[in-house]
Amino acid sequence: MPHDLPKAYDPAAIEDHWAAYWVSEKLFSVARPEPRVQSQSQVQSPDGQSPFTILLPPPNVTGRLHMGHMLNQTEMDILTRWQRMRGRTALWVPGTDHAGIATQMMVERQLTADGKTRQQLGREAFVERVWEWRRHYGGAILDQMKRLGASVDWDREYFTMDERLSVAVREAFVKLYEQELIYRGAYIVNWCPRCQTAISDLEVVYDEHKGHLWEIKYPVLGADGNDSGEFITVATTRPETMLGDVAVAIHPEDERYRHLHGKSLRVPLVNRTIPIVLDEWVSRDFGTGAVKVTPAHDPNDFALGQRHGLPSINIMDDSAHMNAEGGKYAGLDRFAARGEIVRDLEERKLLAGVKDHVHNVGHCDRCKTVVEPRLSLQWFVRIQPLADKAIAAVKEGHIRFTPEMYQKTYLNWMENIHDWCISRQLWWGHRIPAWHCTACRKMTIAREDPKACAHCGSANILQETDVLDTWFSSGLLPVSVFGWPKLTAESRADAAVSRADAAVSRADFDAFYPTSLLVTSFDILFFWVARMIMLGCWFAADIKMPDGSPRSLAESVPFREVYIHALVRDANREKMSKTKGNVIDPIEIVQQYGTDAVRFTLASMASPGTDIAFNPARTEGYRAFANKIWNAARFIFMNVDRAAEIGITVDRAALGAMPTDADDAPLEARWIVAELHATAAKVNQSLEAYRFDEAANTIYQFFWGSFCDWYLEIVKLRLDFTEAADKAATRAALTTLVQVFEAALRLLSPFMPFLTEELWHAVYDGKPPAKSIALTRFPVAEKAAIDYDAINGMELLQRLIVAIRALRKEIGLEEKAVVSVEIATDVTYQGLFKESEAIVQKLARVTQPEQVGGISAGLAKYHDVAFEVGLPKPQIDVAAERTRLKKEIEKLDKVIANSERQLSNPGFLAKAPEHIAQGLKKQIEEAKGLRDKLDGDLGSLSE
RNA sequence: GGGCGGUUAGCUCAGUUGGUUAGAGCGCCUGCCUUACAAGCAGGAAGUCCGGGGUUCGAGUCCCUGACCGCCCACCA
Repeated sequence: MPHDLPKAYDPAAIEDHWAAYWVSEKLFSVARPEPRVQSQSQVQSPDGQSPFTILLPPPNVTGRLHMGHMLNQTEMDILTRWQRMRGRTALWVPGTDHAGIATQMMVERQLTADGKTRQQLGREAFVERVWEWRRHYGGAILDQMKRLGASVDWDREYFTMDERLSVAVREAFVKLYEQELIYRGAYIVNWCPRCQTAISDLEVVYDEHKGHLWEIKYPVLGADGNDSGEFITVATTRPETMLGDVAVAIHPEDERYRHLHGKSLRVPLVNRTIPIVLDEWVSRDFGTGAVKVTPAHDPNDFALGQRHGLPSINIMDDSAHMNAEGGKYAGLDRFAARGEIVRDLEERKLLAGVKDHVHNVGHCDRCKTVVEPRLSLQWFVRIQPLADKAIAAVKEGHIRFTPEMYQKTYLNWMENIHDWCISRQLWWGHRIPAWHCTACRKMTIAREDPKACAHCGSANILQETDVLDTWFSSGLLPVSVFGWPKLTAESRADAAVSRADAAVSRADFDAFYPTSLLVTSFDILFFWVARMIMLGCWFAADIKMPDGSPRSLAESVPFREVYIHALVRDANREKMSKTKGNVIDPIEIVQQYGTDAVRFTLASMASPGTDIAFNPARTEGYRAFANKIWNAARFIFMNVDRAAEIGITVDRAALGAMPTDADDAPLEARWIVAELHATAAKVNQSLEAYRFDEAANTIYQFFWGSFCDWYLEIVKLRLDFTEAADKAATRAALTTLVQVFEAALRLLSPFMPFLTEELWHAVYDGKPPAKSIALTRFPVAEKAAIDYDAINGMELLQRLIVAIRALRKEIGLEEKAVVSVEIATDVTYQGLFKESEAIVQKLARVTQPEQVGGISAGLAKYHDVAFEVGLPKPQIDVAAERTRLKKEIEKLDKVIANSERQLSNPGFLAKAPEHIAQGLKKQIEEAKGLRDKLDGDLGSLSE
């Protein structure tokens, strides 16, 4: 029996199979477009829509999948599957990032375990060792992704160190250099003494730190060059930097120090003579109003030093130990030196005071070591011209942010941007394509490795040892994954590229650039999103449009939309972290509840702007949802099989589209079809706006609340397989049942791809019309198919049934007891209730309802604005019933009072729209009628 | 220091341009093994929409203000 499903849904039993199937069948691979013969239009989806293109934010190659990835991937997968099912060519490109520092650190740790250092190995061997690691383990995170069912094109998987992406990095660097947008110079940068590399401003995280403000007395020198006996006191949080002091700065208007203008000082401990300089940057009310100036170890001091032509004295080595400039402190770690220096100052009575001082201390984002601002020779991107374009692209609306507020965040950052330090003193990464000539000391920057200095021809050239910031290469991804710069065989970068290769890349680029959407988390908004926009707009602008026309800014952007999601936290809203031990491993939770349930949890909680407090209790609920659907399927298949036995079959050709129903179909059939259309409309609309939560909840409500709770229960009445059955009616009911279910599976499939794939194949009994539900069409509502009469009728019927059930419970009827019922209603509804007698009987456990003009005395009653029902044997708890009635009456009185107050307000009648006033009037009328009836009930109870 | 977000049921969150009695899931209470499903069914209780002021015929929704929570940017020694 193909329809013989186990009683409970076991995700583990089916998920691995489908995950592997999707990959092996290459269901989500998008063929490279045919190279253009001449200029012609872009690649189009079958129905003429543009392709949907999306890049996976590449996880670190060393990474393990965490909940943030899973949220990100779930959202992208839902959108990609949805777009694909809407008929668009949907291309989702996966890949990994070489993650310079992270990966180097990890391999270094391995070396340490073997008792080796990378220096012992040497650069070449070390890099080879990293590649080795990557070949073995680098695919782990993407394998995890496969397990989650991400519908990516695995044929296009990239790695940021791949040859073709490295070519792009090199081209970008050389081009920027040629455009004089890359320069090399000695500036203060953030230096991590542990990683022993420069890091960018963004890679520094500040922590509040309870430190001290030391006040140090610097002797003022007299005209004779000896101590005059007077001191000037400076305040500092970092006394050790005094070894590199080159001046003390005061505010020119500061009266306290006016007499010291032009004087010199002696730096204690090192006995260097330094000037007093005047600078308006100094704030008079902080500390003592006198600042020691250490240009080599503080960005502000560096700027001040530049203004005053002061020298810079670097007092530390790469690992933040004092160097020879440190005199007797040489060799000491910076914090050890601090202790020694403070002690020595104290001894010499040069410490005027120590105050507690809370300030922010920068730490390396990667290893949390305290960052050392340090003067060093680095490479920078002159960022303003790129930023200007990136600002324009967003301001002119070529890139849209969701939620919108991130546009402000983005612009604010972009408008206050600083030059980007792109050099890293690492071995793992894209090595900067610059060669230093030992003969003429000039640099050669080249696309191809040069053999000789471009300036003097000397063969004694050495390649720059620095590599590029990882984000430099990932920032280029939108252009580089689609073939840039090898787009034409003529361009300089492409000397080695065949005309054919170039044409293929060119076709790819034409088809898929700009990408449609970027889905990411706000924490890499500046690191990555902003850089992609800058680099994408800059480099794409030079690439002609398919028809040969110049590319506008609108067509240069790397993506047209950015959707930014929140962070996944634990159930207590704590940030997940290894140290807290509250990290939820997605793979573990997936094994526990099934991938679909976890995906659905994330989707249903992904409302914009709020972090997700991931609570497994909720996932448990969605596992139940999956099980519910599984069992609905079992029920349906059971009936399909039963029907087949007496020759009733459902025409497969009737499936796969949106069902519609004849006007003479039973109420529940017309209703569920109408609900399906309404649901499809809502889901499409929600996904359009990235409201995953709305979309998920809408489907949940439809599937469980409407389809299972009501429709399936009612349809049982129609599935009559006896000899006497009206076979046409049974077939019609069965057909609608299967049609709606099949369509609902398609509706759900972007959210729960595994379950729906399994059941969809079962619906077709192993002979599906496509290789996957993912390749079918997503339900689209037809307005005309939303039968509002059916929706209203069903709503009333549901109210009647719920009323009877509630009343039964209230009067303490046995759950199983079948009792008689009286219904009194307006003539408007008598027909509806008459037609629906069988439904009422089944769902409310009553005998054939008796429609009466008024409920007989002595029956237990329930009042609705549209009807009254009465049940026999009122063994009522009088006190409880009185309480309930009073409460109900009180509530109604409130409504009445509130509405009447509004109606009696002349302003309301004058200004409120007609339908609001009408509605209010109707409401009062209904509420009053109901209140009177309840009053009557209360009266008869109190007798 | 500058900017942003949040505060709605016990918990986690929805609540479209202001409009008729503020919703969902989980949890809780009560009763049911009703042959698709106990990962289920049915019924129910539960809210000063953070406080204060204002605009409006009408405010959870708009404005001002205060409190609390959280985030981002800057980094005055």
